[in-house]
Amino acid sequence: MCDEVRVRFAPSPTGDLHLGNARTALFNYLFARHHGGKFILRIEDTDTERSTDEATQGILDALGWLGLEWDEGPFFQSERGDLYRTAIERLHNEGHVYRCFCSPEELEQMRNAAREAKQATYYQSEYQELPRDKSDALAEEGRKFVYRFRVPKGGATEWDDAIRGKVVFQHDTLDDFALARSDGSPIFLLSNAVDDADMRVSHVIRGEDHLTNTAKQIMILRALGHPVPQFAHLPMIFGMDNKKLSKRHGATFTLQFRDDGYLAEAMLNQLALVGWSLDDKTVLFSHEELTQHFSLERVNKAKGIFDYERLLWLNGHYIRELPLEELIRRSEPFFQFAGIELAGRDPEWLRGLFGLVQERVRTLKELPEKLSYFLTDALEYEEKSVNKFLKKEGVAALLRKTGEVAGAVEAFTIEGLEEAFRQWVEAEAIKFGQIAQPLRVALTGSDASPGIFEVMVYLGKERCLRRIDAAIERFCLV
RNA sequence: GACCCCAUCGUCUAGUGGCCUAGGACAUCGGCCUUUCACGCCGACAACACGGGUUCGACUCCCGUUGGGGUCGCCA
Repeated sequence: MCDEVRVRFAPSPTGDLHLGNARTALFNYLFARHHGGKFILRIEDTDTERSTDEATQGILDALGWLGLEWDEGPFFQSERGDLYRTAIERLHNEGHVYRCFCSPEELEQMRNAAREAKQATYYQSEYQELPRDKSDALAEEGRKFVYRFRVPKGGATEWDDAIRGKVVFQHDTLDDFALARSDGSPIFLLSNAVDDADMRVSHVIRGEDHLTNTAKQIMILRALGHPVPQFAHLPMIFGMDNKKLSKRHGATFTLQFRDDGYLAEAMLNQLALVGWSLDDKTVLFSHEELTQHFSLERVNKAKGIFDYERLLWLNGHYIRELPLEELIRRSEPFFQFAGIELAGRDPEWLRGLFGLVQERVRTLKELPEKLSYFLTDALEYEEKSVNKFLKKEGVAALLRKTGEVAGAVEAFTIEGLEEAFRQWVEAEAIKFGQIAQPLRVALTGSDASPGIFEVMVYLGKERCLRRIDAAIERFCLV
């Protein structure tokens, strides 16, 4: 037995990667990296009814986006049937498992009766003590059956959870559970435990919803004579209303965040902070810092809520940190979606443009709208801004003069424009704000934009003058 | 209903018996900066669920209550 850290992420491919699962994957990954161990990816597709290839691909894509590279796998349980069949046979031969010939209806009845009688367990049948030869005979008759694990009478199963401490389940509160379906295919409880043993998993880090499964899986592992891994149960993630995370709260699928303009850096940082923290003040963590500092000891026990507001703030932070080239590269798909082509533009000019709005956006998705008036001449005027700054007495004259001043500037640079406008403002004793806002609306269509001189420079003299004239003609009172 | 888990500002959290008149961050609200919007900076608001113990001393330990959550499938 070696001390190598081996962890696995074992999603079932029945849908997109949920935030909670993404966090589980992240913690497993970080734990492996921190300890120089192995991160294994295992696809639990034993439920052929619900598993799909698209879901598997989606999970792989999501992990790829987050940069959670696995060292082994992906392994598919659907291809490992022999392993589970062998395990079942052994358990059956050794008496840990028996055939249960109950019909779904009978089981349902037992459950209802137990609930009514306020019993902890419901399963009780003649098959529990049916001699093997009788059981074999029934099977040969073709009677449908499932294999059930015989939970020992009396006693308890306990383990020392890395996050929760000692957890104990009394055996008389547990029902004999099914390990294989009537078609012979293995059920999660079995395949999961068998694979963990086969893959020599040292630490099982998973969601708290698996707590009761753990007692059962430890029993399986012991019956099979396998070592029991260290278990660590992560707290759940909820939405702001303390309910299970659902569409109502916003995006809940990992890839949705990518498509909404979030950076993997921000997502990783945010996910790490739900249930884990380093100290009393650090909130910003790079991928490297996360692997450097992560430890199970600092994982929280209490449920967490996914704070979309903080994710937004983190995303803005990481966008501001991005080199301009990188920012342009990553936002390209969003421009394409908006019907704006970036290819072929002057790189220098483009960098300047992005520099103008880098600290004004919180998602990549906002970039096209914030930059559209530079990249297209089909200007969209905000009605509110137009009414407030253009449809006013005297604005026409002011804008006309603005056009003259701007048009007379030889060096169309920030400094040149600043100087020209300063002189005008001083000569006429007016406030610059009176000029700036109407001009801003005329040039950008909005009353919020980067510095007005920057806007003018990146627009160029020609377009500035044209837009000023267009605004006067279209909106200003005569 | 049975079993299991959990409980510090609105949210994420620090806190492992005295360092706590409970710290940080997001959000919110003020202010500064300023040609608008952001960014940045400064400040304010705001929490130990409740009740018993243990102790010279409890946010920290124990018990109970309440509240929340999870599981109880031939799903994972």
